[in-house]
Amino acid sequence: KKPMLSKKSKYAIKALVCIAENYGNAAPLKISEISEREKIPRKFLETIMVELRNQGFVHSKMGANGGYSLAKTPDTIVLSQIIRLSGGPLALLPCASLNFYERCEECVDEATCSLRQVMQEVRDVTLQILSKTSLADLIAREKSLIQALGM
Amino acid sequence: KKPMLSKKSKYAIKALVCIAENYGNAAPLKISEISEREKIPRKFLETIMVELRNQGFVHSKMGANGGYSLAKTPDTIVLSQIIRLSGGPLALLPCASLNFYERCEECVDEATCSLRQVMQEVRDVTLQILSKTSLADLIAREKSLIQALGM
DNA sequence: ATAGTAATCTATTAATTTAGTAGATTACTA
DNA sequence: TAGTAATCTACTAAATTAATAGATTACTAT
Repeated sequence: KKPMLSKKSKYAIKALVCIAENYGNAAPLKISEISEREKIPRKFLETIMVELRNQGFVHSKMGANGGYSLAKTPDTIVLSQIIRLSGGPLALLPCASLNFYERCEECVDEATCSLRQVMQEVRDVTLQILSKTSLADLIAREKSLIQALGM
Repeated sequence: KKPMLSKKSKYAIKALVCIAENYGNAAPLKISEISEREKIPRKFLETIMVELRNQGFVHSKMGANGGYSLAKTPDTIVLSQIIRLSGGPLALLPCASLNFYERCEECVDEATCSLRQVMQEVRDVTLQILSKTSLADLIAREKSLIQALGM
């Protein structure tokens, strides 16, 4: 049905992986290039890229031979960062979120809410995985998957 | 901002905990009782309860002295079940979901998608926690939290 | 300098999902 | 048989997400 990660977050990750793959190249990567490769709606991607730039993930260059390039090394950009900054909380409930915390209006006493406790555990393990996985990791894994399948 | 777990799922869990706390009592629990205790909008809760009944979580009884009672023992109803049946996928992406699987239209080759692999790992650890936590566990934890805080 | 290219800005719109409501009806108990 | 409590059918509202349109600005190569 409805995924827990928005398309925006997913597109942001995919776009950044693309740009990370281009890391080291002199020429930056164009939006049109990314849009085609990842089948992301062009105009939508534009708005996402602007945000990624404002958040310091990428540098942009206008005009001919312009495009986007990674602002940091691929091993320093991790999934939890991208997801959070593209608007998604990782916790299942706001009351269990570190960065998007919000009190449950109806909760009588948050400190003794066992559901919250469980959701915090879930958040912790989720965060552990997503904050240790960098763009570089994703690219490396992709390669090893291709190898493993003999392609 | 927007929690990953819908209010519906959250309300369903809270309502079931209420009913589980009443487990063993002869008299079933009324919707009005649950609605007040957990501050869940009455009419909304009604629709949720009907689903929970259809899914076999609770038994209902109409008329005076009617209400809801748990259909199974509190230790056999786990969070992952409740969340799934109240419509929520647990995976961050549909392509990483066991019960709500959906292929990414844009993905060239799912088998070599490293993002999917990571999301599957997240799903696994999430599921591990949520499928070992039962209503009985939630109630027990609540008690021990209250004790620990000296209330 | 200027034509073409590519990002940017401002503003809207469309689609989907989630949350919640209204009112009549049926089943049960005292 | 009156009162209670769940049920059914059918909406409506609000919020979020996804996406689009069109004009503008910055840069490069010729």
